[in-house]
Amino acid sequence: MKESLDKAYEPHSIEEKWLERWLNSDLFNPTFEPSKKPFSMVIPPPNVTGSLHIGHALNNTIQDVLARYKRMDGFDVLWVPGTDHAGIATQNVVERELAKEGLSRHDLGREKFLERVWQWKEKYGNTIIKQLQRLGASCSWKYLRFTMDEGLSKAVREVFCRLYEEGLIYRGDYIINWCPRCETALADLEVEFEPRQGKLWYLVYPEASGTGEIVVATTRPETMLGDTAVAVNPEDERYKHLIGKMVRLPLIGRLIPIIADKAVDPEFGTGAVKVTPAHDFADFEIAKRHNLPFVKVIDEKGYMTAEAGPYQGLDRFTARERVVEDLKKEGLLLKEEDYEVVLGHCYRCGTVIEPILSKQWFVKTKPLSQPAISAVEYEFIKFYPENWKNLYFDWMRNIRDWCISRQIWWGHRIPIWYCEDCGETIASREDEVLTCPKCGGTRLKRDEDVLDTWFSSALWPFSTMGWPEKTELLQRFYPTSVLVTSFDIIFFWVARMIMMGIHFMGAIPFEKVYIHALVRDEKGQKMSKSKGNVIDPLDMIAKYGADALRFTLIALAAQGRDIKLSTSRIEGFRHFLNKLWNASRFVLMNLEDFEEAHSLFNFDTLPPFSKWILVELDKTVAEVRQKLEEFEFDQAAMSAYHFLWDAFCDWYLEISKLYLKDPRLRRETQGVLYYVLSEVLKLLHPFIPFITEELWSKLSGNDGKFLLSQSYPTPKNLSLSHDDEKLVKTMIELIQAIRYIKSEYNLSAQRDLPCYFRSSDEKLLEGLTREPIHQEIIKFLARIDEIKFLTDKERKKGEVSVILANGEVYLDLTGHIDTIKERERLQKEKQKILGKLAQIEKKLSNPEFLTKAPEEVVAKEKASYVDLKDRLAKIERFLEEL
RNA sequence: GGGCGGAUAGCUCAGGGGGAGAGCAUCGGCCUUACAAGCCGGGGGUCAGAGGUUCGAAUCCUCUUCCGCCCA
Repeated sequence: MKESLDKAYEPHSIEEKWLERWLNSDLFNPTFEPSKKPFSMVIPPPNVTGSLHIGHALNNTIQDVLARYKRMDGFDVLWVPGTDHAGIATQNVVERELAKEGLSRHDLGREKFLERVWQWKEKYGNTIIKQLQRLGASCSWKYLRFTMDEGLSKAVREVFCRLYEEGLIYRGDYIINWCPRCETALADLEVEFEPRQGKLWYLVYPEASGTGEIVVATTRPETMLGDTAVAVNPEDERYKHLIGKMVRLPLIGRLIPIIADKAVDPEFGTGAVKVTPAHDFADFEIAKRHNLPFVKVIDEKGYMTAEAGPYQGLDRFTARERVVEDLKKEGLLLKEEDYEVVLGHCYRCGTVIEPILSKQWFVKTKPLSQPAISAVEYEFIKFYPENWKNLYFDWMRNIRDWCISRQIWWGHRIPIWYCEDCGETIASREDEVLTCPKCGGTRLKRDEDVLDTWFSSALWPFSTMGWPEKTELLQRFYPTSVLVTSFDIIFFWVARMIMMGIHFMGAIPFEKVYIHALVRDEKGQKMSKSKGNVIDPLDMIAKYGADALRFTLIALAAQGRDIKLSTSRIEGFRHFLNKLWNASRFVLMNLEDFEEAHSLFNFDTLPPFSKWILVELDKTVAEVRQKLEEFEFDQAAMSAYHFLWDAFCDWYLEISKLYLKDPRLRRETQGVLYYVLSEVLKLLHPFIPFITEELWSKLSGNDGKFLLSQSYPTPKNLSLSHDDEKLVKTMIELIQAIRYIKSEYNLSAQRDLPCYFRSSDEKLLEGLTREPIHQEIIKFLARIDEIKFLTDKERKKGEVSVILANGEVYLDLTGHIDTIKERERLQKEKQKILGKLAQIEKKLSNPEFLTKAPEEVVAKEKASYVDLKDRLAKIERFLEEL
């Protein structure tokens, strides 16, 4: 009935075959069966420009483990896949493509440019989806979404308009982060700060009265052209007399006041600072407090404006050099010193950010953040590992208004129109507004800007399910069960989804947030193209198969620690897959005459090792389930790994070779092998879906039912009787002891060594000798010809002995024994025992230990004391008799 | 400057009050008909340092050193 397997595991054809079958099966999509409980996730949408990197691989493998586990465990699973339009990133990609043709987006104009982006998206946008599928991601592909889809765009407009109507969106002139290369505003979060070596210049500003001067320190001298004040700390005794006086701005000649503001740090530089409200965040705040004018000297492309007078048209860095030079000429540069400055860079292109005063749209975040904080405080949303919630709280409690307008073309256009007749601002859910509702005018102009990409991502958990319509999906699957993501987007994404979810759905977007590790290279460095240390998951899949990559990532995904990945780790775990393959091969080879009957076996009448492996399996099933529920993925994977390799392969498969030869045991042993392998395949399926599906198809005789749709194993609470447990443990210990002696004496291949096991436990001996197969097992696994069981035995010359828990094993090495070596071995053993005894004696002789320690601990120590004393006596006797 | 995390075998890391663990690497022996991508056996650690709490600390507390990351 069973098919045979190739000798070695070859992933590629297998993985491609099953991928196709799964995709055609519809098993990844939810069924809406009322009897099933819903389980849902939304994918963190990768950028549509993206290619699968190792971080995606980890993120989606974890989600896939959960999806497959829950599906097998009887849940109705929805896992929404999709991609993000990634405004700036995508626009940059297409602009680069245009640049190759010698064109800019302005040459094409807005409409034609957007057409190009859509074309690009149609052509390349599916790349990452295909790659996710190749990884084995069991997303509900029927519900594939894109943030710029019609439905999702409708959700964006609805959210914008409602927030606007509620007064939670406003437009105003504020200082914002500006990328002069991308020519757009950025949110605070989108700026990356890096320390750079810079300089601190000390500039002399003469008093208007001509009597004195004040010296200010700055890292950005070119902005002095836009200064509208000099500020000092009101408590600073050095400058108190100057407050209110005027100074003449060098090079420009403008008169500006000296003001007092407590934001000024007297320790910095000279304690006096120049105030450039249009180009510095702190200065902007000072200016608002003191009603200072705003003079913009740098434009949106990074060049000096007309306000910069003679410096107009220079780029901001050249202007800096010129200003410094000119000040020096005029004797107004007091000194310059080296200084480390922290510079903001655009997170998309790396250009140095320019703070610029500009008219932008903002979301008032405070009112939204309050309920979002409470939701986590009261544990409606739980973070795993828990400590990430501190980071969340920290940011949410200090949240600042969110600049959401971007001066690019690719994205959701802000649904605002301005009436050119009466000046009215109109927010509309419609595609086009033709007449002004206030004055009836028809000269309407739409706002040019688009929304921050994260604005639409923030709606992802409900926009993907069809909101604002009341859909079946929303009803059944919102809130989602788990969000799996990486810590670097807790602010960008997680926090904003919580705010939007609560505000618009009146319910949290997800119940649990699992924050996984960052994947680094083997030296612990962040992977980056420029460092050349990137491990490409697609290369790994090509080389080792998707299952090997998945299992490695999962096995290394311990909570709270980054993953240091190297190809050798993947190679190592591929060996595990080969082991599984060959174990299955063995089982299949031995099931040729086996027909799966109604009952595979009767547990109570099985031989001890068959019971044992079933109990071990049962424990493993319980542990894997528990660890999966706790998001301890590494431990879940390793638990199954050790069961398969250490218990099943190293012990049971070997022992089954003898059981199978025994006509009385053969049939039930086949049943046990079949059952255990089946359960292991189910257990491992969420981690390594391809190979398990393939093996299952062979094992189940190609009955066409997917492993994917089998039930996940449940623990049966099996246990071994005390006698069986003692028997199994003793046999294992016995076999290991014989192997050890033989190996120590380089006699591994020698079979004809007389061997004895002595024990005063008659019941144990009776158990061991009752069935001849027990002795066969010991002889086979320890590779000896004969073993005798005795209640009493004198030790003879030439015999070497090892003490076990319930007796001793003797091996007659006459002719091979090396007395000196044996003495060393026994001495070493004795030292170990003496060391442990000393520790225990110390405890037991401490009256406080006896009275204060828990009873069972004392009892345990006493028992080991007796045991160790016994072992010591035996060792000493062996040494004497040597 | 503020916060978080880490330091355990050669490497990568589990463990989190009661006899130091795993994987990989290493050393020795095996082609034993599932698997040499394997089997069997061994060696290897003052659990970063110093104090404290406790009958008992790798584990809890305090400080120190070093290494990451986040925020300002």
